[in-house]
Amino acid sequence: MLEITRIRSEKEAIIEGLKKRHFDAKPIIDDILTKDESWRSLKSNMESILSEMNASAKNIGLLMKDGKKEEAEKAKSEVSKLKDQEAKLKSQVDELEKEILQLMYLLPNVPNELVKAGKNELDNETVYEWGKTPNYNFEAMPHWDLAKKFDLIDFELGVKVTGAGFPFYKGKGAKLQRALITFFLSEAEKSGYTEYLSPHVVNEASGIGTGQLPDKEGQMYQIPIDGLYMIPTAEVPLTNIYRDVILPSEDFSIKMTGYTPCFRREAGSYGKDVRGLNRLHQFDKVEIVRIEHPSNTAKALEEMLEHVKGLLEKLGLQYRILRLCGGDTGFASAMTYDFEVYSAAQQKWLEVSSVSRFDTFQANRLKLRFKTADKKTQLVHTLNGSALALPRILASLLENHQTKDGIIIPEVLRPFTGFDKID
RNA sequence: GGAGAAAUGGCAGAGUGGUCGAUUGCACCGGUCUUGAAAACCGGCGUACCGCGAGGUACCGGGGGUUCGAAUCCCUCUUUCUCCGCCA
Repeated sequence: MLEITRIRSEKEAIIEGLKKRHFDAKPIIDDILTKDESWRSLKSNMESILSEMNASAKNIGLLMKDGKKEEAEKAKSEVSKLKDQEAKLKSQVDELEKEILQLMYLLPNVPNELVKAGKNELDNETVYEWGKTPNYNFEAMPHWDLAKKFDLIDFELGVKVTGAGFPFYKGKGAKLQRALITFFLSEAEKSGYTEYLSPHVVNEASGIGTGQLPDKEGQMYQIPIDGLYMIPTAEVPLTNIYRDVILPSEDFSIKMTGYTPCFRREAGSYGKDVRGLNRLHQFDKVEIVRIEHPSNTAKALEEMLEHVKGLLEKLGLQYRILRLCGGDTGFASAMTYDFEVYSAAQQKWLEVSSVSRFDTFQANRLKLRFKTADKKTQLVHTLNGSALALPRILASLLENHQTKDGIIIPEVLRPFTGFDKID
């Protein structure tokens, strides 16, 4: 959520910035500012009445003490009138507050200056490429065929037990999955991230804190009887650790990592894009989250990109990095880099990581702040990224490292898998 | 699941209807003293919103209520602790 003070003072810049998303913010912002103005004047009215009431109450107390009962009774009846006025004003103020908040929720984050204007994924910029496409001298199989051939993943069993998009991993498939998780966590630890094993369901306040709620609840699996939500990413529990926190000094840099399953309802996707592991309702992911001083955000983002690059290179997977255009950048993000791995067998790029800086957008909702040197409170910056999402990594690993007689496990994973080949 | 107790500022801990946004101690920050440090002493020390400012308003786990007035009384929810039951 953008800060109301910023909307007041940088109205034009925000409208301009949001044009890069093809988002017309002007009517919303105008509406907000009009409501904000009447909110302020009503509120100031209300508060002066409250002030009067407080003074009278105090006075009545003194009169009672002095035994001046009649005067006290008279004062009481006068206060009652104020009370009615106050109640009327309060309901108006509350109503306006609610309306303003609803409008604020509609405004996405303002894109960073590096972000290009654009409508959709076609306008994304490729900023980095690494690796070569494998040259198969045989008919390369897509991962769903490989998974079947080597009995690594059972999609039908998932359908039987749960539903589509909830696969079972079996045997070496399950082990490979577990090895990847451990590998990613140990790499994150080497880069200075503290590991957390978090709850996999969260309450409403947490959903609001990271922006899934109030309007994207349809993307999450819900447990209404307990008011809980299955997490769509570890970002939610990890970032919410710091909800309503004021860090005591400017000197901080919080680096967290965590493995969790991620649950996504993802309604409305069909066809070959969702084939196999390409899109699931439940998948595993290792996430990295950072909470930074605003002056350190650019550097932190750079470090996160380097970290993810390292992972993909160690796994020997050809990849490219895209800087998303305005229209393709997530609602809360100021700038996002997507990592895509090339799947030669499917002949397409698969998104395996998304690294974003949110600046104060999440911190504002989270009320996550720090104390400046001169004792002021200021919002922190948050960042996060996948490092990495498992299914498509598994898919490209199987596809890109397949040979005629089996799948070669990358060197770095062997200590974790305990085998070097699937055949 | 049943019975009881509790929730106050970074922590500890007062406060049961009227200058209480809240006594006090510790912690923390600034100052005096000191060659330096400690001790001692003095001062400061929550958050948010409105206002150019003076200042005002709200917040004592959350929400609601009673009252001229609520940290204090009532209802409700949540959480924690103790006991019983059940259980990995």
